[in-house]
Amino acid sequence: MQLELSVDRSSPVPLYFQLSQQLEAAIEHGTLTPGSLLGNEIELAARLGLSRPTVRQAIQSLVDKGLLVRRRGVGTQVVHSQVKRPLELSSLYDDLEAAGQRPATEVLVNTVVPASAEVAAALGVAEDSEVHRVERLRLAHGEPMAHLCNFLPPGLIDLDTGQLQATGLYRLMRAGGITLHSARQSIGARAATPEEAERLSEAPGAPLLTMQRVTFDDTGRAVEYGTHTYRPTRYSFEFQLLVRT
Amino acid sequence: MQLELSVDRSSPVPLYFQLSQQLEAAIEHGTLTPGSLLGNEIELAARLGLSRPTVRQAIQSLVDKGLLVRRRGVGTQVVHSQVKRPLELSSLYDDLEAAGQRPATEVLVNTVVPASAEVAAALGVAEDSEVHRVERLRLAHGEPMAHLCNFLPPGLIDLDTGQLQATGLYRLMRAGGITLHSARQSIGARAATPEEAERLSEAPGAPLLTMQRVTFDDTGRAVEYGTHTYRPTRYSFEFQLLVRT
DNA sequence: TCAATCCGTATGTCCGGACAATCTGACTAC
DNA sequence: GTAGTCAGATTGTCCGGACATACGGATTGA
Repeated sequence: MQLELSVDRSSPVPLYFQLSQQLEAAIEHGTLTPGSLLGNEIELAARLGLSRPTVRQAIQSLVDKGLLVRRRGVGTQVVHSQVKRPLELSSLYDDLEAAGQRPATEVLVNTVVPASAEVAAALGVAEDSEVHRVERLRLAHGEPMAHLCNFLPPGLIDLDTGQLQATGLYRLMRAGGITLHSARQSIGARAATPEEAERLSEAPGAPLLTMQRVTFDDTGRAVEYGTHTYRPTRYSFEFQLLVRT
Repeated sequence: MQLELSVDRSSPVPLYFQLSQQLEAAIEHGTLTPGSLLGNEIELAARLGLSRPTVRQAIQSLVDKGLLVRRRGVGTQVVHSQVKRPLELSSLYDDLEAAGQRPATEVLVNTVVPASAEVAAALGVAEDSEVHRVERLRLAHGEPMAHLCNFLPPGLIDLDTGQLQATGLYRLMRAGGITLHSARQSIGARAATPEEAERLSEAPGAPLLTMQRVTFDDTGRAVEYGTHTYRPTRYSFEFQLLVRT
């Protein structure tokens, strides 16, 4: 069976991208079965009327995503796996929404405060300079799921409480023209203090999952620092890692 | 100031790789300061006697690593950041060793057992078929730090208890010719059961950090399934994420 | 029968060029 | 003075080709 592939040269979408998307869809859809060979690049290029570098670029992007494996002298084949999606810099809100959990947000605090030493260090601003402080309770199905405390440098975006309740922080930042690039995360656990327990409807001393994160944009600026606590009975971090080669 | 770059055409090391390594070293070393422009690709190629695609390939690999940012019409610049290294598929043993913690391992169990439904599903083998089971206690500075329970499909590598005590499982697998490729992880927290507490010198009910992981090799085969528990006072997961674009 | 060698095949690396898209900054027109 | 326009610079995309390198199987030799 031959895979149906075609490219539209009149489209502004790059040819290699058109191809990689079609291949990815075919893999996702099961048309390209795990372990099957993709056919050699030269012939594939000829069939599509493309050059080999263009085809290689398309294939390479899928190799980077972990969907394909190249073997010199053998060919390119579809990875076997239950592999889904590699770890992205995800937002809790999007994660919940994707899981069909109907997330809701209760904004507890939305104000401007002087930066503590810890916050100043994380965001790379002067101590006691003004930063935004946002504290939110994230609910799913009406049940509290996480307590989110975030700090943002001033002048980045305007934090409207209404918008914060309707969507996630990352989405607001992206909409504000910020290109998220990387983040430094730390995930741990500890026992809930009485206040934390109260907020999350847990018993004092119950285990909590904690996450701290500093997010950087594409210029390397810190754009957000957050301290989150999650109810481990309701949430865990799930992700797919790829080996850097 | 001009950056000193050169390539050795007689070396078997690919030219683009030589270049990317030199650039990475310059960034690491601070010779290329954050925010500085890299100079345009054409001129850089001419200076090195390389073609533009080769230079682009070198630059692209650093962009993928998050060290550089390209801007059309502007140029390529070094990212500002406190960015260190993106998340790798790391082994606890290597992590501890890199942190100077002198890890030690106590092998509690090293045997072959029939696969439970959970293990069979994770490894993609038949239920009740034989799998290796390894249970270890990981110590740092003589203090218990984590309890590691792993399952491996049969015939992959031979698990020598002595070797398991001297090094980490991932290192053994790599040494056994297995190319680790990706892993699916889940990180959560829960209260310690009396047995877990005993093993890790914690109080019953104390919070524990838990991690489950299925690791795949480059053909998509599952090569390891593990259930780990960590003492959150001694260990947390730290990593750097890059946004997939 | 088994091992070493050869060869076809496919990817890996590299070249030189062409044109398009986009950003910045300066110039111009209102 | 402000906004729109234009030009230069730089990366993005794409082409067609060349040779190197590694894998696997078939052939050959012991």
